[in-house]
Amino acid sequence: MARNAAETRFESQRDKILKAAATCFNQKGFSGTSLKDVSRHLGLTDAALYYYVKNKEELVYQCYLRAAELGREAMERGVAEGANGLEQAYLYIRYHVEGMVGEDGPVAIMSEIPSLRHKHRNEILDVSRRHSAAFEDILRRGIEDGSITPCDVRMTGNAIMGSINWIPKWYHGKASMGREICEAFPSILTRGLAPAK
Amino acid sequence: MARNAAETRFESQRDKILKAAATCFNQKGFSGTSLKDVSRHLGLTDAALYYYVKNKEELVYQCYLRAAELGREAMERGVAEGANGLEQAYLYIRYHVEGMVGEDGPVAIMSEIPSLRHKHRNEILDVSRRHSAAFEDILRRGIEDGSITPCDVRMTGNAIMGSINWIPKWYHGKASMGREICEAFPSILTRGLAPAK
DNA sequence: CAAAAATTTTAATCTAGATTAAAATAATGC
DNA sequence: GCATTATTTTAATCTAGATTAAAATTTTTG
Repeated sequence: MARNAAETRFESQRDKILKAAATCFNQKGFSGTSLKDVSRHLGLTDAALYYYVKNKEELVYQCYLRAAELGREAMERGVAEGANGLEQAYLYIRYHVEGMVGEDGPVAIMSEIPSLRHKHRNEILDVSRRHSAAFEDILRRGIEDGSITPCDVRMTGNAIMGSINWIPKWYHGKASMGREICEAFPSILTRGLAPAK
Repeated sequence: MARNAAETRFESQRDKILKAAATCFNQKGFSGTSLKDVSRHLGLTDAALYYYVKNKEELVYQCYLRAAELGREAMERGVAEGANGLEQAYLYIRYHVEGMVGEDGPVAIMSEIPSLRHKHRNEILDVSRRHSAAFEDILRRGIEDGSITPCDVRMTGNAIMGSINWIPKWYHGKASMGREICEAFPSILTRGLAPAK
């Protein structure tokens, strides 16, 4: 049976589609990109996409899930490997950014959640909130263990997430800049967290 | 002649329209918001908007111009009033954020520049680049005068701008949170700039 | 290689939403 | 209050783009 091989092929093609879609969505938004835009990236016809996703909304939804998963994994690794709050924050940011500009990217900016269907919207909002909450937990942990200076965790979280979320708006795949981002962002975003000596 | 009174009324209505449009665009993107969405915010019909702008593209363009102007003014004031680079950065951020969450807001996120017509796109890109460049100048000035620790100015600028640009995505007009943002953001975003003592 | 399954395309349909012109209503100056 | 100008609505038109079904093509398997 071709089941296994077919699935591999299917999955790989689907993944390419999600990446192409993410690229388009980041550039022109959900409603602004036509399925033709996405399919053109792959040398396909717009109708072909329907073999992989039920409809356009499903396509964004999948993109957002993919993006969320990348963030979640980065967070998990950061928390597991960091010895204190500050280190966890640093590592999370580093892993997340590396994922975004590396092989797994581009990742869709979750900027049009309101365009999702009720059910999907709630699901993504939920994942999104959990992600923010997890980062705020890191900050609180850091404040407690003394590695992070006391601050408004909600606002600090929003500020850092905003920086990260915005990256795909100005980074367009140039490898050298990708390296620069990975190099600079983790320290830029955490330098302000450490207590003044 | 009613010219003057009429202009006042016209301008004021037009301004309301731009704010309503900004709200909608920030939520669902350029193509995702219909003119009906915008007009509904004002108790008008979609057709009425055409009395104020030539077409939908013109509407976003005006929103973006308005947003750019707010940022430009904040930058100008910050540079004029700050005694050194760090202070200028702090003040710019403060003024910009205050503008965004205050009376002059909401301000449109310039997230769909590619949807603009050639001419408008270039114009907005230009303004946008100048804004970034001006902020990088502040950073360089600060590094030179010793108020800011040496850093990758391009990336640091991107990080800080990203934070600011993302605000309208999660801030939805709640006054108390507006105050919290003004309170927290300027210091959060500049704390990492000062040299370690 | 031939049959079956997987993938893609062609060719329609269908709809939301932008745009416009003409008519209706409201505001203003005299 | 009347005439003029400003503003808004009603009622069409027009188009891009999502979606679908059927046909064509490619890939896989035995």
